[in-house]
Amino acid sequence: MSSSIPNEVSKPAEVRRFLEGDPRIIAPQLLGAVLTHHSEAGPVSVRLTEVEAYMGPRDSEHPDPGSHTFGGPTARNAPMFGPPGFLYVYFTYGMHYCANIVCGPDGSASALLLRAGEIVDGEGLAALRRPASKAHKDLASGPARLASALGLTTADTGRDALAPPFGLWLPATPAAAVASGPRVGVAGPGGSTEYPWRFWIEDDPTVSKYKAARPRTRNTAV
DNA sequence: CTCCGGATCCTCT
DNA sequence: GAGGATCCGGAGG
Repeated sequence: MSSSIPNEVSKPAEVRRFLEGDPRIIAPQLLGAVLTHHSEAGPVSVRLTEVEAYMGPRDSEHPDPGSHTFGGPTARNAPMFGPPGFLYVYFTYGMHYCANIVCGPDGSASALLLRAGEIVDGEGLAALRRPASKAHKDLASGPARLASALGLTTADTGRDALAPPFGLWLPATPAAAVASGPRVGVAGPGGSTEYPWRFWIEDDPTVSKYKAARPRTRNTAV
């Protein structure tokens, strides 16, 4: 359909202030926002339909055992300890990238994982980056799919999502119906109903399917 | 439709 | 060394 129209509330300074909020609180208002990456190959824009909040070790009322920052700062998670509005992109499973937008005050080490969205611009380029995708709704229906469609890699971690070649526009009107539940693929207590910090637009076809964390079948020699 | 295994390598202990 | 905020294709119901 149509993307959100940039307006006063979408100026970078105001978006940054919005992102200073607790990710669990602002997540429902971020749904429907449009994130753009204008790479050398061209622009791709995605309307966010599903996100997950990950809290820092200090700022939440109780620590978040599912967060990459649970064990404190490392080289990888450094962007999460910085100011809001920047990207935290990590590499996982030996082949996939996943992207977060850092949230909360500088140093709070919280973020929103971008789990799914609908491609609203640059669909041709997104489809080239997602050759396995057979339907429009599947182009960014998963965190690694979304990162792939936008062309995001660890080269982009720590970069400002609110400045070129990126851009983030908040929705002119909030999503009509937002649901929440346990986070996907998180092992241990962090994936339990104690942490219902996954948020999605109800009945949106691009939202990914829920999957509990699955113990990995190890292949190592005895 | 659901279930399951394999791919593949960076990161932290 | 071990395992992961995943995806995809194939097998089976």
